[in-house]
Amino acid sequence: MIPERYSKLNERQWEAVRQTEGPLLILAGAGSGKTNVLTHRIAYLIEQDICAPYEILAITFTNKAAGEMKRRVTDMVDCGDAVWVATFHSTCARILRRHIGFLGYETDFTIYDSDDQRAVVRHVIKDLKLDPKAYKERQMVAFISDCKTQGVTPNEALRMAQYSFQTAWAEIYKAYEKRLKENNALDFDDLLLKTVELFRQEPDVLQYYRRRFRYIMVDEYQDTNHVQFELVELLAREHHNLCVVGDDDQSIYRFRGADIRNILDFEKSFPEAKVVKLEQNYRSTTHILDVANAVIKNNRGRKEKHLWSALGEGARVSFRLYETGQDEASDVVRSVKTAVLAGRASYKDFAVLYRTNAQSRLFEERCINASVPYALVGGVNFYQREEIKDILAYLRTVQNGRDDVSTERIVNKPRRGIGDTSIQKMRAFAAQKGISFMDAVERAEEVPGINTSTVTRFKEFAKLIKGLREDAGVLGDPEERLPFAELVQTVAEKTGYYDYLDEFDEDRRDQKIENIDEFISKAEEFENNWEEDRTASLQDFLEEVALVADVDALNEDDNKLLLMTLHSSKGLEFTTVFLCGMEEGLFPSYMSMDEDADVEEERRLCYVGITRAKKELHLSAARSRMVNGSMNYNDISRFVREIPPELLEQQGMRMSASYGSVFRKSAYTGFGGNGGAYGRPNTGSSFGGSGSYGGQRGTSGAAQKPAPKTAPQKPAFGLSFPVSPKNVTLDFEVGDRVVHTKFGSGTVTEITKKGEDYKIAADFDGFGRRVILLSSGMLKKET
DNA sequence: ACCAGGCTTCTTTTT
DNA sequence: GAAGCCTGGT
Repeated sequence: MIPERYSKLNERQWEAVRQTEGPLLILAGAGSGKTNVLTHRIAYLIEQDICAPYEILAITFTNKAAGEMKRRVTDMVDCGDAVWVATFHSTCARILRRHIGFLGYETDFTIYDSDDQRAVVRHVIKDLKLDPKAYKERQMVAFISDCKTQGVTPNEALRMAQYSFQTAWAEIYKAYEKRLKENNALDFDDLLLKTVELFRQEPDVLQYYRRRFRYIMVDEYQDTNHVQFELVELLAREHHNLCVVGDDDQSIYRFRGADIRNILDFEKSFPEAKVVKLEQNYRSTTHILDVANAVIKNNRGRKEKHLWSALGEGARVSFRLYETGQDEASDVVRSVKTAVLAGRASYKDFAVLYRTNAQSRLFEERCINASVPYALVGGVNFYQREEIKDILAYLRTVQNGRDDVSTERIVNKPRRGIGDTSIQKMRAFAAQKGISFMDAVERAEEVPGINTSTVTRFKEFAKLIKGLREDAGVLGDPEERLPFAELVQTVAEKTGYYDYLDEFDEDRRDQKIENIDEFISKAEEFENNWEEDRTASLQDFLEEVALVADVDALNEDDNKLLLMTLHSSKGLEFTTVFLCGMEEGLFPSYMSMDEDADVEEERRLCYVGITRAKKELHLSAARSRMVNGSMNYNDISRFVREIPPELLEQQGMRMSASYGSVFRKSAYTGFGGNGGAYGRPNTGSSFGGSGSYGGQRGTSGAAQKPAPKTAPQKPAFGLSFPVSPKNVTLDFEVGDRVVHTKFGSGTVTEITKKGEDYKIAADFDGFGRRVILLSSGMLKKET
């Protein structure tokens, strides 16, 4: 007996639901109802008594997706909440909380975010007496992450090292690992890696989870990395009931180690795999899909598909070119407001998507100015804000006394007269005794060369932490702990944090207090939503905080204009989408313009953005834009040019009249004439019209290749080589007459060095003072 | 121990 | 155009 609801599925969807046994790859195009298929499939497994709810594991990428799926399953079947629906990271955290003892960690391990990782790297570089200038924290963190996602251990990295700097990197990696272990901490990658390690090392544990998870489903499979593949493969090896859902065209996390081959080679990894393609799109109108297809077809190495929609042609996709980034922002906000005031739509129907978070500022400013309610999604994660991290550092120290990163963060914050020198001494003492920083603090009087008043201060601090441990139920009866909301409040009070905030100017102080208040209400919310049959512990709370991102909190009911990056928009849909900043150097990012594989990822990102739109899509670009404090003049994005002109409605060309001639000469050839804008994309600088803007790409001119990379199978070391100095030569000085491709002739008034580059200020006849980056290639000596 | 002021560097995207 | 780092002064 098949419930009625399944008859609403289309033929392919129904096939995917019914195919419960063995490996199954569902290639789900954008908007093809994959979440629907997954939830129905789970319901089907349960309703048809194929398995029990708790035998199903469904893995998603965001907590939001997990919550949504769980909700829908629960609505459909009884006991739906017994299905294990979670992200990779929280799945692993849950498993590790139970069994990590096998790997020599305590179960109250701390989860480090990228800030914490950087702090560890900073220490490690110092300990190894390496030059901090030569080893950038971010780069090292990225390197370590690359190694981990590819399963390269520190010793393997050491063995693979060919150059001395690579040896140093591997040493940093090794010391970093040691440090994390000492701190009883795991980073994001570790959550996955250690779980795989655990399964490899403890066959009984693996066996338990294999038996338990008889049916496994993985959403967004195109964004899984190698370790995630291993994890899933380990779990599914025995029963083979593995269903993965994904769209290779929407793989946008390569930079974070996602390996698109996981999905492309699924049939090789699981030879008996069945494949179902979902190609009917239920989201967008035909015009929007046509544009999406026109862009994505420029990528090579993708699975061919024919996305179609029965929703009619709909409105045409528009493209507008603005003079400046400000113009773009004001006009977008203005048109949203106009539509809302005219009663044609409400704010929540609109989303503004952009490539980089920095772009949000302009839109925020305009929204505030025009009193348009907006919600900024993502950006600086709430839990990464300074005051929140401080309070968290207290809580983490309370929970896990071995977490030195957290302890050192707060030992003198608010200031309690413990300076760097004392901290150094304490650290040395801890290292010598082989104990944690917190344990060392408790034995402050033993530290050599420390004065008595400092000892007292350390002791005071130790007492403070001890008191908080009791409040938190870490010491004493866990059932007696304060509610989390009160606990957070207590931390802020007892530590003197509120008083410390008074030192800030009023605006900032109020902002910080507001954030702490929000933290308190989040804590309360967590407590109220706790559903397990045991009481939540501080550890549970800290874990939630570590693994929950901002996007997850997105509330669809708020009637607000949404601002977010393209990455954050994945999985969402909006009636009207503004895709802004369609400029070479910005989108695709100049960081991604050197290699085909990188450009293809940007193109997929563009595809994701386009396919978010249900009814209307507006693309836009600005001719000039402030980036890093200086003006950039960017060409129109190649992605716009890949769209056949007849699919695009060009509106307005606002404020561009005076530059008409410049357009026709270069950037603008993509429209109208369209002389060979497609064909092979990504062939370096040959792209784009007449080429008079040839070398222009915001920062670097030519010859800026990283050290040799070996594609496609990149070893970890290939991923993050330092970039060689930019090839720019200064060939004029103050007072020289110069010609700018756009502003014409002028006189140089000032030259300032900017990293490897130079900022040239010049007075242009008719345009006045402008500052141009030498590397833009737009400035030449007048002949 | 702490702060102010100047310098540099940076910026892609995030679970 | 911000945030982090260093330096030198109190």
